[in-house]
Amino acid sequence: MSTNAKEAILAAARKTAQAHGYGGLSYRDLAAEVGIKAASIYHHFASKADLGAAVARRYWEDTAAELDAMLAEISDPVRCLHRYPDIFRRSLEDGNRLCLCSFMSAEYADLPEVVQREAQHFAEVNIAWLGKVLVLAGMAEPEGSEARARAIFAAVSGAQLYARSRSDVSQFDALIESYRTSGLLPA
Amino acid sequence: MSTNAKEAILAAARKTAQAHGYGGLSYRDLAAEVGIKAASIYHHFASKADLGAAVARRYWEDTAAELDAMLAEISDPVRCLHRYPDIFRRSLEDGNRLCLCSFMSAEYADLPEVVQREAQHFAEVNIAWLGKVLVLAGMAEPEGSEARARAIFAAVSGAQLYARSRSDVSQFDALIESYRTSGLLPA
DNA sequence: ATTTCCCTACCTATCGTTAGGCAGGGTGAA
DNA sequence: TTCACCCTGCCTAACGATAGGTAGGGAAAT
Repeated sequence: MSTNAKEAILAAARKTAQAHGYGGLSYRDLAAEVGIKAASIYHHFASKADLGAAVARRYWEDTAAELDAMLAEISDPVRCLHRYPDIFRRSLEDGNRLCLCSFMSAEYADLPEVVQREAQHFAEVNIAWLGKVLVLAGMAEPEGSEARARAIFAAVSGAQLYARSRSDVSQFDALIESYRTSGLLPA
Repeated sequence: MSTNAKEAILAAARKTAQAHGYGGLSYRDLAAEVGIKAASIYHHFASKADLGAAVARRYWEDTAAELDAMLAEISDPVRCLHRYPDIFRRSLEDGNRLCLCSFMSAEYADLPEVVQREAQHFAEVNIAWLGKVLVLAGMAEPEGSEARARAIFAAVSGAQLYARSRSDVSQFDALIESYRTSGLLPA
């Protein structure tokens, strides 16, 4: 655990934050999970704000890489759009967890600025990717693609939030299906 | 403040919870806002869980009354649907606050059961009303109206969450407009 | 006389954070 | 080769602040 302690902290903090938010992050619990003492975390992160920002940054970095990999693997943009909600679905399957960005959007008023910025960047990454893929799929003109991408991102976030409050992944699936029926997402 | 202390606590707690969540509710802060001492709150609410549940219950009761009043006043169901997002918009205008139910959905894992139930009921009230109005507007068959209502509720919640993370009500307006363009909401 | 409403004073638990130290490895000078 | 020095990574112990909650009493209203 020595050289990987920092990574272990980041991973544990991400999982906790997706279930209990930034406010739910506790140095003592986090340290216990990693196998060190609370004070030792300060060797890797200068403050809770720094830790939170690092977790959020890593979160959107990983998501950006995942989205790019998906587009590279599945060349068909329509199929990419079809698979997009799976990213949110996976969080629900993994212990009924929420998107970190959604949780931090709720906690927004109590977040240090550095954390706010990184959380916002997750949304920007998603919207930029969706906008690009929408144009590739011929489903939007370049001018209107970002607005449409934002709508999809917000709606999928809302679906995840609702499904979490029911502890029921099938509610998420049903909502995504409704989005397709109504025309927000490609059928 | 004597006879109205309970109501004053409920009102203050609601405002705080919409900005900082159930976890952000503090007996000391709440009492200071109302003009009494923290321990005195226990005369009105047996525990924080009880207070949270009472706040959430009052929240959906008020919303249910507001929705019914809207439908009674504006007989046209299509215009009702058009005005529905305004309820969420108003929270954002009032100090960038979130729907209590959305905040509690994020906090779901850390909520006492009584609070969970009341928070869920808010969604049920909204979905039932939307389903009814969708049928009245001829926009859905009775069988599929609830699924469509849920989709609208989740999407509008997501739009509010996104707009909050940007502290920008116009982002909410733009998202609602996108929902109309894409067909999720009536144009 | 009893209930209502609020008080002071205090409890225990947990929070992020700090001070200071200890063991081990790497490095440069003698 | 050996010794002094510093960095890394972690530790123990404690800090002040804040959390929800409790015990018991005072004063006013019924």
